[in-house]
Amino acid sequence: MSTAIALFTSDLRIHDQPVLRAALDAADRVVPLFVLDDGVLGSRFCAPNRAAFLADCLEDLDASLRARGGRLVVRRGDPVDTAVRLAAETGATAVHLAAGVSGHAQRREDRLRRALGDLLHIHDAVVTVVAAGAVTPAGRDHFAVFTPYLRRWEQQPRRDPAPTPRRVPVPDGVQGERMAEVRALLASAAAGDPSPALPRGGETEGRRRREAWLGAPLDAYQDRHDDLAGDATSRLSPYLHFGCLSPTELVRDAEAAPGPGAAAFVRQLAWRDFHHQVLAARPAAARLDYRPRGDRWAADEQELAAWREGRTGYPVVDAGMRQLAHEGWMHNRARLLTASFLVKTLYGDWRAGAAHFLRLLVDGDLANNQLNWQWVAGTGTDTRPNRVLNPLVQARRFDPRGDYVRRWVPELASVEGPAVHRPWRLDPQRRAELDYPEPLVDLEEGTRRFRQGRGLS
DNA sequence: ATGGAGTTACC
DNA sequence: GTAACTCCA
Repeated sequence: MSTAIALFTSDLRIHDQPVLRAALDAADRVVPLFVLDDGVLGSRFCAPNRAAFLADCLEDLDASLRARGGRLVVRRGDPVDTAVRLAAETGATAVHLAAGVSGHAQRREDRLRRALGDLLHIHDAVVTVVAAGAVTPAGRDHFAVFTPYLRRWEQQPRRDPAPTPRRVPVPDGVQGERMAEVRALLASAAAGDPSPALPRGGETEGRRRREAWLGAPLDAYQDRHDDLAGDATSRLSPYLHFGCLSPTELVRDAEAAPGPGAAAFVRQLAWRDFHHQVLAARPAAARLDYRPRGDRWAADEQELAAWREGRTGYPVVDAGMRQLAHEGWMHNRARLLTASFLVKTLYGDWRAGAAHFLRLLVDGDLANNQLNWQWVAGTGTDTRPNRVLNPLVQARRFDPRGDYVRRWVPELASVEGPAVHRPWRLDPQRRAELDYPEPLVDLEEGTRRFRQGRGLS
C-alpha cells in the first residue's frame, strides 16, 4: 500500500485539482494536508477577513473529501517540518504541491525540496491558467508589458481540467485538528473581527457564484464593469485567490460564452497571470519599487488615517474605503481611484496603502495587490509613471448619479444627484448638518499638487 | 487611462 | 522580428 501527501495551499478545491489528482493517481492512499502556518498565523498577515474566509474554505474542503470517503488533515506548525514529519509517520513516498510565486512560497518550496528531494512533486498551472515562467520574452525571465504577454498567453496550450476524484482513500489514524478547533485557532490568531458583510468562503459557494455569473449573459461586462453603483463584476476574486475555483476551468467556460464581454472578462484573468509571473521572477517587488523613480513620499500619519477610515472629504474615495471595511472587498474601479488618491494626491507611500488593502481585502493577493499598487504609484511595470486619476473626474465618469456614494457614505445619503460628489458646494448650513469632513486637499481651484521627487537633481 | 503608433534596442 | 520605450492622448 503506497501513500502520498497532497499538500494544499491556495488550491482549496477538489474540481480540477492537479495536486490531489496526481497524488491519487500515484498512490493507493492519500493524505490531504493543510498546514496552519505558524509564521503566517502569528504575523500581521493573519488578516481577520481572510482568516474567516479560510476557515469556511477548509470546512468545505473537509466536507467534500468526507463525501468521498476521506477527510482533510489540518495541522498547525511549520509547513515544511509538518509535511516531512507526516511523510515519515505515514511512510508517504511522495508529496505533491502547487507551485507558488511569492517569496514565502518560493522559500517553502526550496526548503521542501532540500528536505524531501525526489519525493517532492511541484504542479504548475494550478493557481494560474498559464504557469509563471512558462512564457517569456527572448532574453528575459518575465514579461514587463501586458500586451505582448497577452498575445503569448492566448496562444499557450491549455491544460485539460483534472478529473474530479470520486473516492479519496485516506489512511486511518492520522491525527489532525478538528474543524471547530481550526476555526477557533484562525479567529484567535486574527487581529480583530471580520467585516460585517464578508462573503462566505469555500468551493461550494464559489461554484454556486461561478454558475450564476456564467449563466447570465456576459455581454454587459465590457460596458458595465467600471460602473461603481452597478456592481456588475463577478466577485469571484476571493474564490480565485484561495483556489476554490480553477482559473483554467473558468477561462475555458467564459471563452465558450459569446460576445465581447466574455473576452473582456478573460482579459482580466490574464492580468492575474501577468502579475503572478512578474512576482515569481521578482519576489522583492512585493516590497521594493519595480522601477525606482526617486519618489519622496510625503503623506503624514493623519492624512493616512483619514484615507484608511474613509474621511478624506472626497465622497467617491470615502465610499470605496468604507465598502472595503464593510465587505472586505472593493469594486476594482474604486481600488484604482482610492489608491491613486493616496499615492498621487496625498503622496502616500504605496506600501502603506497596499498593506491596508491586504489587511482588509478578502481576495487580498500579494501579486495582484502589490503590483497593481505599483502600477498606480508609477513604480511598477507600466512605463507611464505620471498617470493621475482625479477623483472628481472618476466620480463623474463611473458614478454619474452618485448612487455609489449614497450607498456607502450615510452622512451624504440625503444629497440628491451628482451634487453628492461635491459637498463643499452645498450651502454652509446644509454642510454643517451633514457632518461630513472637509476635503483634505482642494482639487477644484487649480491647485493641483504634483508628485515630488521627480526632476530634482 | 490597466492604450496605440512609432521608434529604439536587442535578440 | 519582438519587446520595451517614448510620446501622445
